[in-house]
Amino acid sequence: MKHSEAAGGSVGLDVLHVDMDCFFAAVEILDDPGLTGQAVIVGGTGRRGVVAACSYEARATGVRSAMPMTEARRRCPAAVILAGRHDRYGEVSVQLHSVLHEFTPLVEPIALDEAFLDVSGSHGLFGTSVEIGHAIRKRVRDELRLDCSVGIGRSKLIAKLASRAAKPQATAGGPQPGRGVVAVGASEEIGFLHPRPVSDLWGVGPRTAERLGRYGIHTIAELAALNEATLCGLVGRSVGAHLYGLASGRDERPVIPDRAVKSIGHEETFATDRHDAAALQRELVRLSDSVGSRLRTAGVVGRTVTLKVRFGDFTTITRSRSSPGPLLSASEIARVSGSLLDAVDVSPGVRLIGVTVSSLEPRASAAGRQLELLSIGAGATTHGRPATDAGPEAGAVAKGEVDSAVGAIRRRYGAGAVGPAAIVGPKGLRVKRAGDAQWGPAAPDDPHGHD
DNA sequence: TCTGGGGTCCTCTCTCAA
DNA sequence: TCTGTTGAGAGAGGACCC
Repeated sequence: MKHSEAAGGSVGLDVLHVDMDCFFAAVEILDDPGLTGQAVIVGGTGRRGVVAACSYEARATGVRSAMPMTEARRRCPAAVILAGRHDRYGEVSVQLHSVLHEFTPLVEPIALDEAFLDVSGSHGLFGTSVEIGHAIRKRVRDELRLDCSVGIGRSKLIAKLASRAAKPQATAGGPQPGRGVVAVGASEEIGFLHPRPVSDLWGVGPRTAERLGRYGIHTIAELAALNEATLCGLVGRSVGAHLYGLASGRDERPVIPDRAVKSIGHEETFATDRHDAAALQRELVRLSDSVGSRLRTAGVVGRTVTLKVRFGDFTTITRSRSSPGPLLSASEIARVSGSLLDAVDVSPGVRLIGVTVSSLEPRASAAGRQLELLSIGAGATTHGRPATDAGPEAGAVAKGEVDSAVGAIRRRYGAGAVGPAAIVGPKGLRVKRAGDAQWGPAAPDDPHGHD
């Protein structure tokens, strides 16, 4: 199929999707040029790890993202397998997004390596959308020394699929370069969209694809041929209406630059199943400590704590509790999640445990409200602070202040400098940091690992 | 001895109050 | 007073995205 680059100048063709090629693997190769041309796999190195990203050389052997690492090792025994460095990818991601922001303020980050751009206001300065796409690729290559692909369309769906079409291909004969920039004009959309599998549509995962397949629907054209009511009957009203619009080329979702975060959580899979409730409680303290720290950094507090437990047989349960007021400290999050865990029978063996806080609001307004409550309820404050006998809310605020102090010490002396006594191990504090064990527990000899 | 982590959104069920 | 209806909100689970 041929899609005209000139289409990038047509009216309304203003959504760009920028996607780095093999991002994590490419950063590893950038930092260690000796890996160039080799099959590189980044992911969880332990028995329960998965593939996060891989080079095109590894893809040629059938390795894919999200594949269990054991399977990836089987398919590509010669691969160089790396645990990944979340902090480093974050640094490069900041550079990438700063380049993108030079072309438009309307940048919607999707992941570390991916973003949508609305360039409707940028043509005067930078030219057509296709010219902007090429300019972004050049800037990224010059400044980051990495490659990206750019898709252009009237909507996010088309731009996303176009960037995929622009990517290099992994073939048995080695990586084949992609087109780099692909634009799909309005008149080409249906021809571009309809031959593709339904799983290319945003919102069709393995389950929905399998369900549609049972009714003989495999391509977007077959989906578009249904009437909307029939589709809603198959997959539900909301999803059905959404998919029907997408299959007909309708996708009104705008590019949203500042999306508010709605929940913050951490979960971790253990290298071996845990049966000991006390040990799981200690893990909860560690995860809660990390969640509390991230909430503070984000300047928000939450009201709802959700505990997630996955058992050895992969069955997963969640238990949540909402408190009437904001949870201001990590110890409160640990207390609530711990009480939720008390009601769960962990004897079958727990594979994964997680803590998430939701119903978020800005910290300043929540703390302000809490102090107002205190001054009404307890009648006394000292220099705007609660008096020491002001009741349980005062305790919550005091714990919030302890968390602030902990945050300041960690910024100065490192994450392991201070923390709850419950998470002290033989090697010091076992502080959970964002990105730790991101793709599963590390192998026992991995320096990033812990257990 | 297959199956991560961090999220968002949707649906269903239950409870409670009007 | 009792029963049925309705809507909101919370909780739980599932599907999906990267």
